[in-house]
Amino acid sequence: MPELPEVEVVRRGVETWAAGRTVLGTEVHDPRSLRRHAEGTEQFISTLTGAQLGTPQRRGKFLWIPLSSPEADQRAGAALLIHLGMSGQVLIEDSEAPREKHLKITLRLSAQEPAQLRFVDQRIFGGMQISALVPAEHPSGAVPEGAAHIGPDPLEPAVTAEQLFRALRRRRSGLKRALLDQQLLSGVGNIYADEALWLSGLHFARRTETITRAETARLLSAVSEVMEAALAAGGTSFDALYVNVNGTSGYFDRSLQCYGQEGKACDRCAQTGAETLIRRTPFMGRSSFWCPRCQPRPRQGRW
DNA sequence: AGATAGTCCTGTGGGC
DNA sequence: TGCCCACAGGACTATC
Repeated sequence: MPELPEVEVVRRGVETWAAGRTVLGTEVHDPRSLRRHAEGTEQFISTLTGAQLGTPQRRGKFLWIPLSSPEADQRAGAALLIHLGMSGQVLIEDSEAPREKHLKITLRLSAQEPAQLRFVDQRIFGGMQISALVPAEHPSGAVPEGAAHIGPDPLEPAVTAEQLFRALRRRRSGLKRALLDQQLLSGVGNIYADEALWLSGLHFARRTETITRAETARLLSAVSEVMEAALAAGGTSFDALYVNVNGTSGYFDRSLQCYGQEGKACDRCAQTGAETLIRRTPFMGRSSFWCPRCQPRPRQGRW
């Protein structure tokens, strides 16, 4: 399940391999991957073909490639917006590479091999769309309309603990629910939410309106830390990740302390001589993993 | 406003 | 062995 670090690894790969190249041709093998592109398949193809790819950008789990054209025309100020969903992959491959079973979209790129940017997506929760760029507070100065509704992500300098603190206090909800809400802070999915809550010693059901400044600062640091760690683990050899960036490879799993660790001893407790087992609790139609000692369940009144 | 349920998909795996 | 069905989950929408 690609979350922010996985998407950033893909972004870096696309920057290395595809930025500056021209789209010579576009093939849509399955229009369901264009579900969010309202103008239809033909318009997608005609807009993309002939455009030059700029430096890829990212906010949260959304990735986009600004498009430009030598003759300034209607393509100016637009971007190819990509979301990997559950199972999306972006592959840069030689033209003769065997066709993937779930290949959805192919961009033929100028100049040299590897000359294809392929979008592969087994479950089709992800997709591509062409989206107008609108000015926004983002390191690049703009975000695509299709991603304008989500909040900044923890790796953007604009995010501060004070800002997050005020947003959480305004809310009347559970802490993990708020963390998964992409409009508040983007890029956090189920895996890194659990990791960050564990690292900061906060329970997933903690009421947001009772959170303190210190706890918020701890939480935000923890979110950044687990994401930077995953990025460091996966970002060093992203060539290999091109083969499989969908998260099922387990590439990022090595560093997980809490998520998926049900029944295993909590590392932090072990260091203090205690033996506590990580628990799994059904939550929001999925699972939450937590340590009952590090992340005590809030008492009545703190929920 | 917050919570819940339904929708989009397909491969996996448990149950029988 | 093989069939069926529940399940998984990110983002979005509809509804309470």
